[in-house]
Amino acid sequence: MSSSNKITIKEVAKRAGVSIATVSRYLNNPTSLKEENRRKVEKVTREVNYQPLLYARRLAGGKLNTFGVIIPGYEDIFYSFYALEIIRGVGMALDKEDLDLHLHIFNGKDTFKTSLVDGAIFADIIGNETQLQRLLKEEFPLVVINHKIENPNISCVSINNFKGSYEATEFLSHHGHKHIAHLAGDLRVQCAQDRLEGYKAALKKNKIEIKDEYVKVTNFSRKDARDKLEELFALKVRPTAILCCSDEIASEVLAFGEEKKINIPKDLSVIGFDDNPHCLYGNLMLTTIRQPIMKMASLGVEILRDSLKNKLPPKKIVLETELIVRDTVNFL
Amino acid sequence: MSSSNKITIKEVAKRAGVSIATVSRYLNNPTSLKEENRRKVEKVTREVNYQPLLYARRLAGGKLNTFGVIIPGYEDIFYSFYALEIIRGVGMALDKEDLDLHLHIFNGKDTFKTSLVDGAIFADIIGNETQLQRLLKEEFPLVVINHKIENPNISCVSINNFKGSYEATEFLSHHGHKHIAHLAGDLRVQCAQDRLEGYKAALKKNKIEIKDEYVKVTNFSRKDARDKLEELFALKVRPTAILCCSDEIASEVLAFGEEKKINIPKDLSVIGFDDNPHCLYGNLMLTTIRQPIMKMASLGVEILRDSLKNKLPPKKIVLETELIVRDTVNFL
DNA sequence: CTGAAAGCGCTAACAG
DNA sequence: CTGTTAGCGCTTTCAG
Repeated sequence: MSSSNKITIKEVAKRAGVSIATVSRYLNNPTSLKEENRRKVEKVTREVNYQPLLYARRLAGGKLNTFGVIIPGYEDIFYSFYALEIIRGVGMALDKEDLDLHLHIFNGKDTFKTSLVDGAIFADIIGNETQLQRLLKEEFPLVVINHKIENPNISCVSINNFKGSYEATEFLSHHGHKHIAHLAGDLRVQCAQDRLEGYKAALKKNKIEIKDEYVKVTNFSRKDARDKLEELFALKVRPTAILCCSDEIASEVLAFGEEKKINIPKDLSVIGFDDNPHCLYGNLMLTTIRQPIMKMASLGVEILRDSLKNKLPPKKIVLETELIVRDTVNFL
Repeated sequence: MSSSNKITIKEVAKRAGVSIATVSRYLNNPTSLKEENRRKVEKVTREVNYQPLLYARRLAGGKLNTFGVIIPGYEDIFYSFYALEIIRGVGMALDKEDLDLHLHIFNGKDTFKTSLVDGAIFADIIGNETQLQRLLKEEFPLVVINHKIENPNISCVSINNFKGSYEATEFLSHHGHKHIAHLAGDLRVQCAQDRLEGYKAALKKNKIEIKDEYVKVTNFSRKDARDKLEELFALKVRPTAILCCSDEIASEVLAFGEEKKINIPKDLSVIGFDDNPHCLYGNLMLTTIRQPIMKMASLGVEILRDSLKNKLPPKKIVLETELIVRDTVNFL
């Protein structure tokens, strides 16, 4: 055994001259002890740096105080900025609640071990519906983030991608643009779908024809975006504005512009999605749709925590985006 | 309790008509059972989808089969590409070994709970020396990655940043460059230090004077790099080549070049570090120093796993980088 | 307010 | 090869 010389509750009890039950009470509800005993136990626990064995605790009926986070393994779709932001967001929120984080990278197999955690947070659910259904059937406490779920039994917190995209498209329209293209993300992901829908709705509302050739679906990768850009600019009527599914994609458009001598924003307006600081560089500050990833993460943690505390009805939260106007959109 | 209707080993034993010990054996060493019993137990476990309670297992003397991963919370230093690469790398390696991942984001507090895991993987140790020392004192199994540790008792796997940087600098020198600048990373991080040392050593070796004004220390952020670039190009004798501490920083140099009409690679050669696919875009393919992050991660997992299996002497592994020659370096 | 004792689900001798 | 039994460290009745 590795740390065999671990201090146990028994040892603490002995040294403090009380029973293990008293030490246990000290751990869980200190005020229930007599002042004197509390001091004695406190002294010993500090002296020996006593740390209760968490799984022994759980086994005895307590909580594990650990949440599981399930993130998709897809590299492009769940690109690094976004994925780490989620992980960091959830991690920080958990830290604040003094909860631990069990990370599960989903790779197509239904192997999430519920027995290790009190509840699960699904970061998106792309390709992971089966596992979600399993936990649901087991009535395992969970919350889904970044994906709005119809099922009324599931708590979820998501982003209003539709509206964010809608507003940005309308913003372009109000700047006089009629030829607005959209570099969409992988449509298996709900956010990509919703952004596409928002884009279309805004065009419709503003009496702009929706042209299929202006809608290019990417897998969220730069490489793919580049190919689609070539297609877009091989068209007879080239777009004067592009709404992108991510800031990374938007950055690729900026690079494309440099290369092809397309002046941005004079000849081409560009809007991104995310407000990814890593994409904020160079001479052009990207106009973009900011989404509150951190907020989404912390709300996910809160909902799960609350639903664990008392049986609550599922909650559905939709967070709004914010259009951050910078340099890459011009009046036509 | 959430999933109160959990099937236990007792229930399985009853249904299979064997003792719980037999079920336990089935779980841990199936071949030790009589064919007939094995089938019976297998049938039942499948039927009821039995999942042993992992912490009960551990409590009874088994392993938790969980590794802890401690990553720094610093946003700039531990930037998203790098951090997620580590997380994904360790995650995939653990998955292969059927081990679980407990993620701890280090935020300055010594709060890592050893009782939840069999061993710990430190992803770098910036600012986290105290916690490392504590686990060490407790003789807790651990391995450090991305940081070479002198202490002979600690296993570590790191990158040969010195040599990578050295080779790249020499590569620039061999291309006729004499005015080679270095945009270094935060020097509290060992890799940044080593890269700086490698750079200096290569200059020395090639009889190029080391000028302090050519060495600019950044915090790994684009913003900081931009400021330092301004300083660099305000110098009387401007550099003809820049070695960067990351691809992101190198991307900023590329953007800076575009903006200031500095032709890359004609007027300025640039080398990055990482081989970050997210930085590979635009008309210029970045020449860079590739580091085997995934390999480092999986080796970390292997070492820890092996040292847990049998008490082994600490291992020190240093992985080599590879110079990836693309478009951003020219002969002078 | 406290201690004794039962038991959480599992593993690991030990005896057969 | 299998069953019995004694814990692992902790929480939680239940008496006192």
